Amino acid sequence: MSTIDSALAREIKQTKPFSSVSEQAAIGLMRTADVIRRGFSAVVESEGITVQQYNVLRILRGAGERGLPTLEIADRLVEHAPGITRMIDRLIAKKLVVRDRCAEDRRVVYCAITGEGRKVVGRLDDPMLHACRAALDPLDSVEQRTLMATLDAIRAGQHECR
Amino acid sequence: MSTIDSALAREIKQTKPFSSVSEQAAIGLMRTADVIRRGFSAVVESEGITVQQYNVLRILRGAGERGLPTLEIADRLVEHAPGITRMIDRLIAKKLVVRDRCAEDRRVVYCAITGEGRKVVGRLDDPMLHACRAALDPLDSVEQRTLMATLDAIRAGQHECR
DNA sequence: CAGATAAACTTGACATATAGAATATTGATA
DNA sequence: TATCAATATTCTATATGTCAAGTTTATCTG
Repeated sequence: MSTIDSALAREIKQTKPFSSVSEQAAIGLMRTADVIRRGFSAVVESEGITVQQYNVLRILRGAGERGLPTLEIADRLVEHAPGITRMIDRLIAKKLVVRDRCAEDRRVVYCAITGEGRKVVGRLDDPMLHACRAALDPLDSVEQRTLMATLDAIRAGQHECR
Repeated sequence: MSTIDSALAREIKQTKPFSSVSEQAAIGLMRTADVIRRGFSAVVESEGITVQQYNVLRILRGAGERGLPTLEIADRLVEHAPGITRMIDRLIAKKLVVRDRCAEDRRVVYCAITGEGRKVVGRLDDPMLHACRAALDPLDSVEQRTLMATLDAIRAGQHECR
């Protein structure tokens, strides 16, 4: 047992031991994600955007020329609608995204990435890829795939419960 | 390859494939952490606190009677000082924590959990444990331990780089 | 011992995040 | 046509994140 809880337990200097393996794993998951997010954050801030904004730009770059309806973006980010609206506002203020009301269904607003937006994401492609690799460098290829499968399984399980 | 990227790729409906396994794993890690955090958030909000506030209360409960210096808490949460000060402010407003200036070194302020704070955390113990178990339910015991070790390895690697 | 320096917070200012409720606006349907 | 549903935005409130500057108290140095 000692090797299992030593790293995490020492890291957060918890006096009481964790009461269960699931608890350790769940907390370790969030802490690890935070560490990685921090690293990504340092990368994208060189272009003056946040990780979430970067994710939106990536999604919009991956979408067609026309872009995507606002709520489609929210869905893909597992984000609530009011939040996405304001995030798009900020990206528009930075001229990285444009809004375009749909002619066929005028309730819908398409959000699309601009040329400048593409440039910003483009400049981040290499650094971000490098950051990903650096973060997962301690794992070999097999371990990385195992990790991915494990994470997929967890998320799939969550969906069922909902 | 198909089984590996199918879940995540479908989930975020990305048109372009991920350019690397590391990228998939890193993004999957953050998304999974978000999902779990959301679950935790739903649990702790029944007591009117956030996940971070819950973490602070847990840390203080695990500490001695006297509590901990403010910056000690910040260290353990990998949080910046100004943030922790204000978070403690909010916990004090809710009467879950008290501050106490140290007599030996009057620069230091000890923060300790109150009886009411203990009650709040206590009421969350079972639900949180249940949430952890539910989140990691898709994994068997061996997989959970493997996951923990993998996460530890990633975090250990990050520390070296810094 | 005086003065400089450092430690441990705290405060202020400002951008962003997050969640809920209410409000258009528009399309679809009975 | 009246009503309901879908799409998005606005409003409100709280919480975080960050940076810079200030406060109080210890410690160190000459």
